[in-house]
Amino acid sequence: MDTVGTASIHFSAVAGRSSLADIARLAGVSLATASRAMSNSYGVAPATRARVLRIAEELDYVVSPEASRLARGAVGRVALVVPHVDRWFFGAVIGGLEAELSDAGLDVLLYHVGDADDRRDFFHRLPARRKVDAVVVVAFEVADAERERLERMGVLVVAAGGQDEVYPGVRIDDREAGRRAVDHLLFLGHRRIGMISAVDPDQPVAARPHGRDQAYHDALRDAGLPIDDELVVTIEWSGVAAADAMAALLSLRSPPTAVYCHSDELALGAIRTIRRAGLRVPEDLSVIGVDDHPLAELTDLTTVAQPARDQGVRAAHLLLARLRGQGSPQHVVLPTRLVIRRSTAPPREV
Amino acid sequence: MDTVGTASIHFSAVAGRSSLADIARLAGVSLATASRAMSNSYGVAPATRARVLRIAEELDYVVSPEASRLARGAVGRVALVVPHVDRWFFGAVIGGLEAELSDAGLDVLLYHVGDADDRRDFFHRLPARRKVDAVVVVAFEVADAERERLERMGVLVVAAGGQDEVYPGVRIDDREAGRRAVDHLLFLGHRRIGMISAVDPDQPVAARPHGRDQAYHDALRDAGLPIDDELVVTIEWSGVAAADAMAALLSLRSPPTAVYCHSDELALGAIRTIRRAGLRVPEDLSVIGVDDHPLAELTDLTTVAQPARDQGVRAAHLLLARLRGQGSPQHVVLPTRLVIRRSTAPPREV
DNA sequence: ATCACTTTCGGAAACGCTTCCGAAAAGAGT
DNA sequence: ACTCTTTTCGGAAGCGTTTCCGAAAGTGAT
Repeated sequence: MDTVGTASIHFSAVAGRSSLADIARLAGVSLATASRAMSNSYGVAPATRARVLRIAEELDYVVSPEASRLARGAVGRVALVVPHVDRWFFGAVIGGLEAELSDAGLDVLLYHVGDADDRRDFFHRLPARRKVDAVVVVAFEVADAERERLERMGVLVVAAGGQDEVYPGVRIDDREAGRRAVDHLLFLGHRRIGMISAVDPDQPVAARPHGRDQAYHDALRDAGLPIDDELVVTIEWSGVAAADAMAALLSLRSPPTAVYCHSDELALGAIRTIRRAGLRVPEDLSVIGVDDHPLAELTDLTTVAQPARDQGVRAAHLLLARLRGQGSPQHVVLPTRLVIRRSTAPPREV
Repeated sequence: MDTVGTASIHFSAVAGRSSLADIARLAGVSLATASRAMSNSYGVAPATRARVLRIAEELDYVVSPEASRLARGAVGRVALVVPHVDRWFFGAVIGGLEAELSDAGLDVLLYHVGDADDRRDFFHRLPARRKVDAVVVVAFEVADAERERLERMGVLVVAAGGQDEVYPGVRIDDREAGRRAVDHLLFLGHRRIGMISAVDPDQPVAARPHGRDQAYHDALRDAGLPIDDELVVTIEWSGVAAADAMAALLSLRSPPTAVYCHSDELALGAIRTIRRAGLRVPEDLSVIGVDDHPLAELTDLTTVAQPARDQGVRAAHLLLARLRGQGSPQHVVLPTRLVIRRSTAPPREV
């Protein structure tokens, strides 16, 4: 092999143009052995393996994933199904997932399902994409029909974020998170607390009462406070909607002295209208969010933090464990934590 | 539900368990014909096609992408290479890309390359993932070695966002964007303008002067103003770093009356320290960002908006066109736009 | 030397599809 | 009725791997 490598590199202008058969031939071994050498499997002499590997390297050879998967029976891909990609929380979860999964050598397919049409489309066409080893639904719930569809495909399903109860997965306790927020307000002495509650219009499954809503009711009840329906306004998940909601709250005969928002984004919207109304946060009105969005730190927003990226990585671990047939916990719920900054304070008139 | 389809459904518990051969047999046609029917190709009688399709539907059959691609020679996947997934801009670009690409029937592979290690890893292993039809690099520049690697693989490369000049792609004119920002400050009457400039430490290619930096110099020069090095502070891309930078700016003997930040996130960080110092925005100090992050609207931040998602969709279009062998523009640069909100105002002492 | 293993390796059969090529069938034109 | 086309379809050869199975060669003990 007189300097084979270099010569052959010129020969194959495009990497990956050669096949295992070429490698085998050049290495003077059979196809079977070449395959074994490439895949690190047992039963090939170290010297032989080295030779094959070297030739492969020189030729810039890489196994064809199609052929490999075809022969082996499909492994190595997982689909991420996400309702949003451009919101911090989802991005962070995806980030965590991607890191672990691709570390494990899996390919990560991304599917964005926004509205109902997307959903139908995804669940209809997923089989056509079959041979994903698993799908992870990030922060959304799958409807029964969809669930059945997944079932039929026989793929592993894992949930990351969100409040899905039926698939194994990792999440936070929304009720606990909400509770921390409202309790903080209560602790400061607030007695008239508003809530800006958000629902995702594209996630029709939200029939089940949201944990962050329940938390509000629980907390007020436990504090022996009446709950005034005027004080809670439900909107779509958007900061500007929250700004409007806040306006409504401010126009009440007896406005709240504090508002609990389902997310930081909402809280920021609320703060905008408060400030525009000439009031000050937290002196005149306290605002608390949930999430600990990176910008919460920059805007001095008090919030209850949830580990976003971590939900992704933990979900990946769980997925990996199950893929390997190892046992793994059914649900892992990650802790939340109150982060006090400068958007909450005791009410004025105490 | 005890009708037609159900019988066969019970038969194949797991969708996708049957092969084209089964379908062909059941439909009483050859494998070849079945294949043609499934792939909508020309040359099969409508009745035959319908029959095949019906059987396939009943059996929940879907073609195996591996086998299909193997036989046909790999098509249908594109890799997205992103330096961040959890920042708004990147998420938005990815969103746009995903939407168009998956509409076009392509699978979208996601690769996060954070630090230098990731990069090396990605470019080293990409060939192992070969048979992506294209890779789109979102908002980052590829080094020469990497470029050569891509070259060798013979895949189409497209850039989305970022300032890459060598690959076809879509972006904004950073210099123009920055110029709009600084000019706005100038227009308001500011003469002492600070800049908080950010670099991404993980993107070592940033040797080339950044457009948003140049804009600052250009604008000041054109306005006949001296440029005072004290007034520009360069940091890593992070809001809290920007907060610190702002602190430095405030402690100057002669602090700026306005600061231009390379991004909204930075601007928010700057605003935090201004407020904590007991100063008011925009009364005491004007702040302007770049991006039009969704939260900029909520925080009343003046900024110059760039279309984020759109860069993704346009890049996808460009990619698609090239994949189809159609000509397409080499570079498309999208417009930016000044969005005046409430973080900028004329300087106090004018 | 012989025997019983253990390693190392090659042949060949899948894996599930696409597609070239040619044959049979069905229309068209005269 | 008889060619000449056009349509529809089947046979079969790949596509590039993996892996089962058995053969050959090497190892150590007897």
